[in-house]
Amino acid sequence: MTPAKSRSAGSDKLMTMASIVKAIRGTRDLLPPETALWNRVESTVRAVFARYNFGEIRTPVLEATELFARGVGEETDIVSKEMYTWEDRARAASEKAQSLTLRPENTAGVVRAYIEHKLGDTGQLQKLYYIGPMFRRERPQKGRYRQFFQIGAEVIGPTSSGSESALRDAEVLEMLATLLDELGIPRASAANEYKGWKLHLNSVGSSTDRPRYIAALREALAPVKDKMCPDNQRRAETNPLRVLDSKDEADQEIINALPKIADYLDEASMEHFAQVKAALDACGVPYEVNPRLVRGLDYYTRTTFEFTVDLGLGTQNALLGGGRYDGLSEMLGGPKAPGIGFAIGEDRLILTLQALEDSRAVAEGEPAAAKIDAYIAPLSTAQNPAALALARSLRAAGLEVEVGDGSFRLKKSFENADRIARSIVILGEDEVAASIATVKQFADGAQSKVAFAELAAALKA
RNA sequence: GCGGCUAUAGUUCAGGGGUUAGAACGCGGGUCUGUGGCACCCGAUGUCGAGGGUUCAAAUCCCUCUAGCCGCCCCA
Repeated sequence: MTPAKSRSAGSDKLMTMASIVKAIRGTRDLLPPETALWNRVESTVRAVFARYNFGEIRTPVLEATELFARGVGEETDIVSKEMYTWEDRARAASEKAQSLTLRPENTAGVVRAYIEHKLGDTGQLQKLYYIGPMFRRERPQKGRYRQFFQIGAEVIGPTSSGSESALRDAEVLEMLATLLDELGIPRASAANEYKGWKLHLNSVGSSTDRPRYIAALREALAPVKDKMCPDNQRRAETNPLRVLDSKDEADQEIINALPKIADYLDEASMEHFAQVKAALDACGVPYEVNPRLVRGLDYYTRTTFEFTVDLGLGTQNALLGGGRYDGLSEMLGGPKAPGIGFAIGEDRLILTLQALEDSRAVAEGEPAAAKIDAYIAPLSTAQNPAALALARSLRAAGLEVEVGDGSFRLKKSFENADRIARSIVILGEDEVAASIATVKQFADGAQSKVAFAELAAALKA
């Protein structure tokens, strides 16, 4: 430490030290131990998805801007004001300047890959999942970041592969219910004051139903829209569907009197929706039909859904959302390839699990953190090499091991060890000479001498 | 993009114009030289978010910026 701690010493430091570089707004570092939870979530996801025969797809984070303009929709908020987009200048005469975008979602990217690799020509139904970062330039708040992670899956293929079947919609929804169950998120019920997940389901109709409905909605809104709040007046013009999920109290009466999408579904769409519900009933997946559930992306047709949860997310209570997109492939210049998919907000899923863990900790007291198998404490630096070598052999045997340092006082080694490990392995001059370690178990305080050769087995017990 | 609240030690937070900025936990040392957890004692914590202004004097009051949180918008 510098002896002088005066103000001038501080400003000297100021002059020589560059200002620190910080993570940019809306992005964040994930650190241990939190990352352990992320890994747990991701391995549960991979295990569950694998049981449903999904395979992983990894697409670039960077795509042509046009992909989202055509796929997600030029007029959506995501595309019109939230994308990170820039011109990639041409570097050679032969190269064309191109507008690039950091992906704000990944369904368009997956469908682009489906088309580009002619996956439809296999004739097989494609079941693909992804886990990765997405980017949207929004005002950050709890559960909403500029770089955020989505876990998503898509079922897509030619009609002959069964991609249009209601069975697929139900399978995807049932898989999501299973995933949330396995992650330990309760289902909303009276018993837990509806603090759990809830599936909201709707059908927005086919690509011909939807325009008919929107026209009817516009017509119904025209005479009444002046009585609504400014936001809804604007929506009535730009995107009448959005009026439906307005929370404005005063407007609810008007909204409830608007035409219902269900009355504008053609027979095929109605039958499809009925089949989805029947299959969910057969699987015991609870849902609530919400005729006012509309989604913000242009590509959705027929089945749309959202899972909400009343835990730890504040106002961002949508945990995941998705739906069917029977015309997306064609919008992107591909063959007819109906599909259905979803995206889970992984950050929100983590927040939910943390909130759940917190309330459990309050109810049941802090659970003991998982401890590693052993902490090796060399008594002086002379034993450091032997300590590291011993750790190597224990780790090779599959044990989780931390090594202290010979410069630590034994008291400190004990404190460190007790905090993180089930046993401490003491290595002094005598132990190294005889290849026999002194082992103490913290659970019962039992201490014994164990030959190095038997140590791994003894520590496992 | 709009509005509100907040920013002090590694962490959680007190202090709201006046010597040298505090507590708890954590960290380092000691009582205790190869046996910890408890207790007691000592110690270091820090550009008081950044920049500017008011004042004899600013962590404290004012302005701007940045970031976080809460709402709106929107979505995952």
